[in-house]
Amino acid sequence: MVKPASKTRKTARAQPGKPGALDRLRDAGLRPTRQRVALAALLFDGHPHGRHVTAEMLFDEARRRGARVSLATVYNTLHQFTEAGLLRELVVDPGTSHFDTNMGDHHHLYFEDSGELRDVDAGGIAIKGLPPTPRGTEVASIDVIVRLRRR
Amino acid sequence: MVKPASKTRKTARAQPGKPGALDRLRDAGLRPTRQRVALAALLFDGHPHGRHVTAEMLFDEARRRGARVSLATVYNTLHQFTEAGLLRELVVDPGTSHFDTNMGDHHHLYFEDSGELRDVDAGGIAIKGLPPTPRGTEVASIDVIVRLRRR
DNA sequence: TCAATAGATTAGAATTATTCTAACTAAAGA
DNA sequence: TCTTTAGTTAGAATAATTCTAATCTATTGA
Repeated sequence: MVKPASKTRKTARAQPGKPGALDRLRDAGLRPTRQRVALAALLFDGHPHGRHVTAEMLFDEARRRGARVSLATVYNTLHQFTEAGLLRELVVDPGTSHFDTNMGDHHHLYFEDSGELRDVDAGGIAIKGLPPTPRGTEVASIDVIVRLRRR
Repeated sequence: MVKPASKTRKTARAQPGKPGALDRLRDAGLRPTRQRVALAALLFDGHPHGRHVTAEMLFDEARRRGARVSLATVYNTLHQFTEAGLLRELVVDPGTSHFDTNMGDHHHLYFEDSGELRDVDAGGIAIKGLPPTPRGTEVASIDVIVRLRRR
């Protein structure tokens, strides 16, 4: 028997070759619950260049698509995904955390007027002259944020 | 008549050659109210290398010294000082803003375990390979945060 | 197959961080 | 001095996030 194509598609299809939301969750050791699958699909499917969201943004988006999730669960899930290495938490803006689906080595442009956040690949960027890492510590990460304003 | 030396000193004395809290406020066009003078003294006097505070930290410190200030006023004042160019707001930690009295060009080391924040002079640091500034915008600032963890 | 158990997950409630605004205060002008 | 105006303060309100009790799900054993 052939599986019929679903009539209505609520989520964008995963990129060919990329794991779908379900596989991502399984690989990360997280139970693929209804809520997580819905959020993972919104975050990862159909966004080949990555995306930046706040908890509130993702919550609104999920609601608009008809997913039944609470805001608290969105927060919990974003943190679980971050711990699992699926997301990176960004702090650019006092008062809200942003989460970035791009896990590659990169930095950020932040447009202060609009709040837009854009990735800059770290490939071409070199930071010279940083002091040696203090004794007993290691570098967890280096964040570079270029803040832009309208001229 | 000669003004007698005060018996009890509640605040550290300003550095010789550096303006005291009162003058700083006047220069910035802010009324030197009781609350502001107390907070400015805590922030600037006796800290030649600058300091990093959160609103809560400064509030507690002010209270311990017997200053009558509300937490809301501490927040208001920190923002007024920031707008006046006396402070710089830092966002390193999701959930709290830090304010830095060092207005020179510098970056930060952030010790994730302890929450300590340390300045790194920008003098010796060069960032190469950043993309050109997008049309219609200018660089407001570049923040570099090196996040360190215990090894 | 089904029930019992343990552990994971969810979301309402609680907490924390911050902002807003009505009341107060100080400065400036008459 | 009195009045007016603008700046300032802090209690109350809001926004962002976390906590935890209740719920759900997977697993195990009968």
